[in-house]
Amino acid sequence: MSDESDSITERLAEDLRAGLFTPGSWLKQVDLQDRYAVGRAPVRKALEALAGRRLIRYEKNRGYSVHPTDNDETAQVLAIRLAIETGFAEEICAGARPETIAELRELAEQFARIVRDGPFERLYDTNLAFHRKLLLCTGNLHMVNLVDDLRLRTSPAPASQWMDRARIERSAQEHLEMVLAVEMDDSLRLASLMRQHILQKV
Amino acid sequence: MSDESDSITERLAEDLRAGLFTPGSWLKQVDLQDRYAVGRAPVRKALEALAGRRLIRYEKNRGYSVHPTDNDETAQVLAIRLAIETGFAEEICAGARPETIAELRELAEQFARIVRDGPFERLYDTNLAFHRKLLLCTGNLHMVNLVDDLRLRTSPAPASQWMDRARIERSAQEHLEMVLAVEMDDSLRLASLMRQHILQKV
DNA sequence: GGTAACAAAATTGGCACCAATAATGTGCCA
DNA sequence: TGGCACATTATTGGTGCCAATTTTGTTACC
Repeated sequence: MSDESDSITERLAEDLRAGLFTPGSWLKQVDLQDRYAVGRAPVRKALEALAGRRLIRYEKNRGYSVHPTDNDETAQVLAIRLAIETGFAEEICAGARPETIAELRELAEQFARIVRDGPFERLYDTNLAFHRKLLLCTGNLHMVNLVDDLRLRTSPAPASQWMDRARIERSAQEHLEMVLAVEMDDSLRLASLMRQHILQKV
Repeated sequence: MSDESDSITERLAEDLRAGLFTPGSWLKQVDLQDRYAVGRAPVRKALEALAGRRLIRYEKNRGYSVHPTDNDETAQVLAIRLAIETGFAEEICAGARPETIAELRELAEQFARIVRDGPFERLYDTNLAFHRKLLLCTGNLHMVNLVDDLRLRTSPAPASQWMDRARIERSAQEHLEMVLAVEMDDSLRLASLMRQHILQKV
């Protein structure tokens, strides 16, 4: 039997992101071992790993809990993302090769297509893929992984963000403009676009 | 008996920072349970937490290992720190109250004193305290904690950084200049100082 | 001597149980 | 009824043991 704790960690993180757990509630180990059909040891390992990544909270002798939807906290994490992503705008432009730009444009257009005719459950994934590839232009994989974690900390309830159709369409438009900025090597414009793109979700 | 796994995590992290483990080596659970005089479960918990924070590496069925001294990796993590810290320069200046500036100056002077007449083992701590307080002016505790972790990822061998006396003295000087920049609300100068302060350690 | 196959040891992963702590319920009394 | 002490339950923390996997050592063979 292969190591199951890692897959459990991923599944739990994904369920956290999807907002399947009510904010502030306790992640009881027996519930999780029941839900994912594993033993308690893998559950504990997954919880500790996610706590280390600050995706969940931990209190001694009380357990692990889902972050409550704290506007102040999400604003702070968003500020971190803002500093990192805009701070790397220059490196993105410097490291973007033509074929990467083409792939970015394809992802941006794919996102726009999904905004038009669905399937809407793919919106989050393609959006994530676009931003990952954009940041990957820097070649800094550690930064990309870190931003991924920060994103998981800011969007515990994606529904509220993606509900508004006008915002989604504006996001799609901004994606395309970002590609243009990268193509023209205009890092200041890219940073500006990223800024408003990140902050619009508050 | 109170929960010992947390203290173990801290102790292990501190020993990691101090460079007590040779880079690339395996952190065998029996060795650690022997070293810290605890059971294997707390050790496992600490390892998993540190792996979640990316302070150590994990491989399935092989265990946890110390990061090898990879110049490329440390450069990437340093780039992240640079983006974050300089990105918050404005908020630092905006959020610094007079008494906080006084405390910052005191810490900077304390650092300079230690540079002159020791005890040199306190250099790292006071340097850390200065930078923590500086970043804390933003009120963004999540950012401060994150930068702390990033710092742990960049300086696995502090000796090599602090050996050079000329550099240490320049650091002390830069600390004082940073306080001045904050006092004058000159966020651009502060960002510039932070930039060279961080990059000088490469 | 070098290499491959095999055996032995070392190491991690997981499970079942018990201890310690926190949460909950219950009865008593004013 | 409301609150407090106490017992009960629920939940987490830790230990010992065993299984699975990897690593190391050994022997046979060329």
